[in-house]
Order: sequence, then C-alpha cells, then structure tokens
Amino acid sequence: MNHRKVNVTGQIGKSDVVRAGTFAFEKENSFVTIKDIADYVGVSTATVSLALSRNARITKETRDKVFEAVKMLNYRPSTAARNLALNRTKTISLILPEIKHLFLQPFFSLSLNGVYDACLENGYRLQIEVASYQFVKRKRYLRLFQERAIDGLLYVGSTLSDLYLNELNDTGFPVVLSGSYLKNSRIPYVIGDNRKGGEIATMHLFTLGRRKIAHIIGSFNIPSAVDRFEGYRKVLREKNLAYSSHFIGIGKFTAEGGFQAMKKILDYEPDAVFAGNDIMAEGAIQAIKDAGLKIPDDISVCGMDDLPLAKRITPALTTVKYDIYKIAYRAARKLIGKIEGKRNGRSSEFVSVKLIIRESCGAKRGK
Amino acid sequence: MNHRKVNVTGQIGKSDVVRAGTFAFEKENSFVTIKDIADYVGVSTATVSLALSRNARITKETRDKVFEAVKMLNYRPSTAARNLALNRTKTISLILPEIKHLFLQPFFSLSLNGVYDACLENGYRLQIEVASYQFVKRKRYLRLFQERAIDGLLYVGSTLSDLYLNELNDTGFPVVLSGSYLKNSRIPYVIGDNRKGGEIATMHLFTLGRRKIAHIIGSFNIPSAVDRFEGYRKVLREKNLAYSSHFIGIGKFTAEGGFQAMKKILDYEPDAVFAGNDIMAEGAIQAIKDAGLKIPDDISVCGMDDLPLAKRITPALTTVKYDIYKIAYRAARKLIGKIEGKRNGRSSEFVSVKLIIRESCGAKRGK
DNA sequence: TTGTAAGCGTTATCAA
DNA sequence: TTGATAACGCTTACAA
Repeated sequence: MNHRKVNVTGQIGKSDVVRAGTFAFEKENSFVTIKDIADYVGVSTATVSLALSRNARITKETRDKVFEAVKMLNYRPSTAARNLALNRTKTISLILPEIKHLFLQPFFSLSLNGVYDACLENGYRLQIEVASYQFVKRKRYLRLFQERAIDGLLYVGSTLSDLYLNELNDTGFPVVLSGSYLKNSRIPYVIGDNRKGGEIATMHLFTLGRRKIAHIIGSFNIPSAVDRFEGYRKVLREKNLAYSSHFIGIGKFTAEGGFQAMKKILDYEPDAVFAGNDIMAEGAIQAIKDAGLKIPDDISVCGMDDLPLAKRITPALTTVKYDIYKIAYRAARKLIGKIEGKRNGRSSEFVSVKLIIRESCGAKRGK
Repeated sequence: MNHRKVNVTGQIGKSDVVRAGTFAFEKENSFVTIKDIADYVGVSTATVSLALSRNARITKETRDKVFEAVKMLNYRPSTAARNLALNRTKTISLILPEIKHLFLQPFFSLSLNGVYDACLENGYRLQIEVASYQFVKRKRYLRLFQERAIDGLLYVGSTLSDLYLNELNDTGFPVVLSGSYLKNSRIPYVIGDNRKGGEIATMHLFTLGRRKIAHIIGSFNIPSAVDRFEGYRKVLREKNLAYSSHFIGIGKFTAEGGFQAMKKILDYEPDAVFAGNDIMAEGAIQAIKDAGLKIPDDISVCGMDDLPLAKRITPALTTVKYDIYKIAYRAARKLIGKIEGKRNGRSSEFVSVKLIIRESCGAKRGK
C-alpha cells in the first residue's frame, strides 16, 4: 500500500506542504482529518461524514471501507470543528458555591459524583465552575452561555440570593438546580423532601417520649435547611410542644458549628436534638459528651443525610436518609434532557427520604 | 441609530435571511458574531479581530469604536470557532482515579481546589475525568488528546500501574502528575516530600523515647505511601530499632482501614504508631481508645497531611503538614506552563513538609 | 492602517 | 448513492 505510515498515537507522518510560504516545510504533529480518510478511501468528505454517522443512504460497502480507514489511520474527529458545525459542545458546567474546602463537604462531593456519572452515561463532558464573587458580579455565567462554551448549566447548592440564575434561565438556556431551589423562579430543580425529613426526624423523637426537642439549622439562607426546620416546627405545632428560640442553634453545616450551637442549647436542658445534617450532629454529640451527658439516655440525637460517618461514630447515628448522589444524578439527567429537547415529565422532581434507626435516639431496632 | 436592537442577554433581534431555502425565515436566538461588529463599525472582520486582540497596528480610534460596538451589541466570541482557528481549547482535564466516594477523600477534594484555582487564574477551563476501567482500557485518555478536546492532562493520585500515561506523554502531549509519580517515566510531577515526612514523624516518636514504633501504610501500590513507609524504615535502621512486619498494617487510606489495622497491631504492644495519613490515624486512635489505652501516655500517635480534622479530634493530632492544595495548584500551573511552551525550571518539583506538634505524641508544645 | 481571502475540520444542502 | 460546496465564526498571511 502506498498509504502513509501511522503510529500508535494516531498521528501520521504527513508531508503536506503547508500554506504557500517561501519555504515549504513538513507539517509536524498534524492530526488525521476527515479529508485524509476521504483521500484514503477515495470518496468525498461528505461521504465519510455520512458513513461515520451511519447514514442509511451510504452503502454498507463504502461504510465498511470508511471505518477500516478510520482504524488504519487512527482518525478522531476534531471536537472544535464539530462543535462549530453543530453549534453544541456536549459539555455541561457544574456550578458550585464558593466555600472553603468545598469538596470536603459530603454534600458537594457526593453531588459531583452523581453529576459525573450522569455525564459519563450520556457522553457529556463535565466542566467545573465555582460561583465566586467574580463569577456572579462579572456575569461569567452569562459569558459561558454567550461564548457557547457549554450546552447547559447545573447549579448545586444555590442560595436564596442567587437570583441572577433567573436571568440566564429566561434566555432559554438550559439551567437546572440540584439539591436546592429558588423562590418565585421557574428554574427546574431536583431535590430531596427536606420538609418531610424534618418531620420524620422530629416525629421519631416525639414518639420516643421526648418533649424538649432542640434543632440545629445549617443556615436560614439555604432553602433546604429552612425546609428541614419547617418540618421540625410543623411537628412541634401539631403536638403542641412549645417552640423556643433557645432551642434553635445555627450550625453552619459544620461539625464545629454543630458543637458550638449544641453547647449553647445545653443550658436549656433539652432532651433531644434534631441536627440539620449528620456533620452538625457529630459536633453536637461531641458537645453533649463533653457536658458529661449520655446519648441517648439523657439526650437523643437525630441527624439527617445518612452520610458514611453516621454509621461510624459512637453512638451510631439515627438519621434521615437523603440521597444526595441520586439527587445530583437525576438533576444532571434532567439537564441533559432539556438540552436535547426532551420533554421529561414534570419540570421539578422530589427524591424521597427515609428514617434510618441506629443508636443515638434510643429506639429499638426494627421498630 | 439604525442599528439592531439588543437585549440584555447578548442576543440581538436579527432578521437575517438564513441559507437559501424555499422560505426565508427569521433566524431566532442567533448570536452576535464578529461580522455583526464589523458591519456595525463599518470595518472588516480582520480589523475587528485585530482590534480585539489589541494589536498595535490598529488605530486607537477604530479600536475604541470596536470595543464600543462590542459593548453595545454584547458580543462574545464563539469558543468553538476560536478553538478551531487557534487549535487549542484553553481547557485542561483533571483525571482522578476511580474510587468510591472519591471526593470525600480530602486528598482529592483538596487537589481539586488547588487545580481549580490555578485554572481560574490562568483563564483555563477545568474538565473532570475519572480514570475508570473504560477510560483506561478503551484508551479514552488518548481520545481526549486526539479529538483535541483538551490542551493538557493533569493526573491526581496515579498508581504505579498507570503506565499507559507514558504512551500519552511520549506523543508530546502535555501531561503532569500531581501528588504522585511513575517509576521509570519522564512525566513531570509535583509532589510533597513523602520520604522526609516519614522520617520526621518517626524521628519525632523516637525522640520522645518510643522504641516500638508501628506504621500503618495506605497501600503498597501507591508511590507516595511507599515513600512515607521508607522514611519510617530509614529511621528504624539508623536508630537500630527492630523492624517487624507485625508492626506494619495496611489501612487503605480510610478511617475504617486504620481502625482495623491498628487493632491487629495492638496485639504486639507498640508504644507508638505513625499512621500514613490523618484519616487512618483517626481510625487508629479509635482502636486504641477502644482497647482502653491512653493517648499519648500508653501510645503516641502521629499522622500525616495535617487535614482540618487533625485539630478537631481528641487528642489533637500531631502530624506532618503535607500541603495537598499547594501541590495540586503548582502541578496545574506547571501543566499550563508546559501547554504554553514555557520552560519553567526543573521538570518536577517537591513541596516541603513540616512537623506540626499537637497532643497525640506527648511532646511539649514549642519544643 | 486596513481589507481580502484562506484556513481551521467538521456538517449539511443540493445537485448529480 | 455520492460529490461539490457552502456554512459554522474565528485568526492571520499577505496585499493594498
């Protein structure tokens, strides 16, 4: 054969003369293009393109020849050229809030896992962005869209103040929120049933005879946290338990925050605490132990999320399972569905929650 | 002005007739292109392009007019078109090993933070890939390169068996390893001084009078873990301490693994343990406490990495600071340097380590 | 200092 | 069933 030699890396030893210069020189490190395939097979680039997309009107014979050539020359289409021609990138951006040690927080790291898996399954690339001050103020989110660098945007853990997302959504650009939502907004989201979770947790403590139930909320600025809080309040109301601000602490979603919040609450002698997440529960447990109190004998502790740590700590934490991975996975799938123009059911979705009984509340297992 | 109306989103109400079809129709949702700017200003697209890149040979006057038009029409260049013309993407891929709950591991989450920051500072986009079985066996890493989807590749936490990276590196494609390295490979890397860390930790325990020093290694398949182990062995050798396989546990980089490894080691009554990282140290501490032993009175525990948890646990963990964030940040910078053809010093870099004395070894502070 | 036009590597239209 | 060729939106060599 008089065809060019091909090496393992997919580059071929071309000897094309490059642009009309004074000196002709060898084009080094150039990539195999659709033109090379066309020449090799002896057809036009149009035919190659059609054959590659398995268009029915190309004979099996030429299609086979094309695929053979692709293999021989180790051809791969240029992403940029394809993106330009098709006006899409098969890439989505995952936007994350700007938080110190962001990925040390299970919520975000599990979300990332879920989004990644959904992308992989659908042939999308995943690009990461952090919603820094710059990102918001300089309207970088709009630039991503205007520069056509991505096909859609997934926001994990947005706060109530992220209203700028509406502007983006209103342009028709695909946006989906994961694990959060915006008030008065038409941006679709996927989220767990936080309110229900708060109810289940609080109700569990009530059922065990607890009447002085405290709550540690992550932040009043995060919708999902507020919903958990509202579930808690609902049970208090229904069961005619007194609500006291002394029983409410703000734990900033961290163990340290949970620890500090619990310390203050302990002055008012609660007999139970529903921590807004497992991490704050871990901190609260530390504070209770430090105060010389026994769990669950003196105080019951219930968490939420069911992170790996819930099993590991002592006592093992009773908590409400909140499947962060699944939420993110579904959100990413929803986004991709939007991008590809599929009508996929309701615009927003809820993922259900479930009580996981362990040792920190004093309930008998299997009950 | 008789120019087109522009809305906030950067789209303009065009009324261009699109391609010669039977019916002319309005092009909806089309983006502002460089042609629009050229028409608006009354110059050629070449001039606009040059003006935008602040080429000196364009008069300030026209340049100003161009920038004015850009603002008016809310123009943003098409990423795809630019990538195609310039044959680069300003995107790098971060490759991560396939590990369950990957980002719950501080090593990876801190690395991600470092890489992201370096990208942001240099105007690069960050794309995430997981080195799954498919990724390796199907040679997806080669495809990323061949499809010209990225300009370079950063691998965090490669293992000794990731030899396929050599193949990629040998093509001349920019590859850098962060926090790891390959034996007999010319791939540049940035890493902390693990061997030194192992030495410092073990030496610290020796200085405190400990003579039966155990070690928990993450895995014998990870270069950095092996190096930490070798630092440990070096001190044993130098101080004529007996080396016993009973004093070596494999902790799989997890708290649970550290717990199990320590439990077995305890049978042989060590008076100190150097855990290969803080997470395993946390597990080891749990095992020691469960055995009814006091830290540091009965057993000294020294970790490595200095993660946030080191401060938090009881007793506060003496450890070797290993700046994962910085390593990843530097590695990303090195990669970008390679991409942009800069000769930036030595091909590999070491980040120094440092002993952080807290309470778990029994040393006096400030000593 | 600016304009013309080629080139980047695809896809897609329309004619053959 | 296939081929020419325009189009995607930018950069750049070269001419004016």
